[in-house]
Amino acid sequence: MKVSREQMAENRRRILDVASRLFRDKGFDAVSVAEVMKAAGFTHGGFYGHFSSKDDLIAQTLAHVLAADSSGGGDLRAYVDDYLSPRHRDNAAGGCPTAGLVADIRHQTPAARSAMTEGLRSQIDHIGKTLPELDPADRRRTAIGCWAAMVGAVILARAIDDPALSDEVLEQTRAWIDTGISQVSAR
Amino acid sequence: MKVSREQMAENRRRILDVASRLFRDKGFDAVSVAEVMKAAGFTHGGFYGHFSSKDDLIAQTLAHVLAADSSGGGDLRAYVDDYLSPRHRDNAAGGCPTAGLVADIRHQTPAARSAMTEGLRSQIDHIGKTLPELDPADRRRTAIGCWAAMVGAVILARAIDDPALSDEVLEQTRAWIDTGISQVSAR
DNA sequence: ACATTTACATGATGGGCATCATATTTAGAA
DNA sequence: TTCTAAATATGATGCCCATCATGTAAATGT
Repeated sequence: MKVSREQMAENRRRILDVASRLFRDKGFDAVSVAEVMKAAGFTHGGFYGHFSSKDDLIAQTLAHVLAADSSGGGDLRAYVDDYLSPRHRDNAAGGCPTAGLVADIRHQTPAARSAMTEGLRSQIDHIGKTLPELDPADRRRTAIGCWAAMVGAVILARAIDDPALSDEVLEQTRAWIDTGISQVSAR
Repeated sequence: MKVSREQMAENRRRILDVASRLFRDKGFDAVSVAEVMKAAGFTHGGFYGHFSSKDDLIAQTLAHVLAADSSGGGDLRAYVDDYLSPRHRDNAAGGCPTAGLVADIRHQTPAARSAMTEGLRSQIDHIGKTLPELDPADRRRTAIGCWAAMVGAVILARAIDDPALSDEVLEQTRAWIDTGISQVSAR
């Protein structure tokens, strides 16, 4: 049954939303096209009316979710605290798409890599803007170093099956970033 | 044809070596059992004589490769430089198994998670030992923060399809770690 | 109101892959 | 040397999945 233009647009949005959650939760490979469609409330048949392939879905989902990822207000410390919280670690499906999906990007199509690259570029720029008190070189270094440590810590914490060590990775990374920022700022 | 005990042990080692390279290069899902066996010089049939399942292979490969990963001498700065080099970024198959495989561990069996956890625990301890001049709290924080930033930076750099930005992530993370270590040491 | 287009459903199709069954050959024990 | 058990090879089996073919009904334009 055909649906209205706006219905179709909304359906497409729902598919992308659902796909982004499933992909973050289970990884690209472990999620089937049929599973995405079912979770969005459809059967698998309509899929190729919206996307030309699963790879296309992956690329478009990345563009969709990375565009939506606003990454907090202007307070870097609050953002870091939230990012390195057990709550974020335990909420991959609803958490940062970079932390959940970057590592898999290496094995994806050029379109997917390109979407992720642009997402990372703007994320780094965004973090840089939250450090107006630093001179440009310090700002850039801090933004990139911070971001690498944040993403790395969440990925490590999610891999570790010992809760104490996992918590410690988050906590110590937070402390490490904190001293890094403070000391540069105080110079 | 049956082979000698030692032959079999060597064959098993070769399978694990080859599997570790393939997994690091292409990810667990993208590598088939038959592909591993073929790369090791066998057909797929003998596989279940060595391992009870593909999941078992994954767990044993992790234990194997993480035990072998010695991670350099006592000079942390040299290790960081090497780790954050374009050469290491471009050599996933022969590079650090953590950088190549941690993110996927989340979706693997408990045995695999456990092997990775022990690998990470000893890696963090090892890095800590390269910082004897620091007091224990600083040492722990530095080891974990450093390691998170190193792993995160390599994962990010491998995902980014713009060579300039990818190089910059490595370079700036190296600088960020360097200032972090220097400033703590100089206190 | 009617014709046409189209969004989604149902139901193939074909390929890849993990795993199993069986055969073969040879190491190791007796 | 002979017998047995084990290591690997060859060849199924069955499942899951991406993609395609076709049907159906409703929306849009005339």
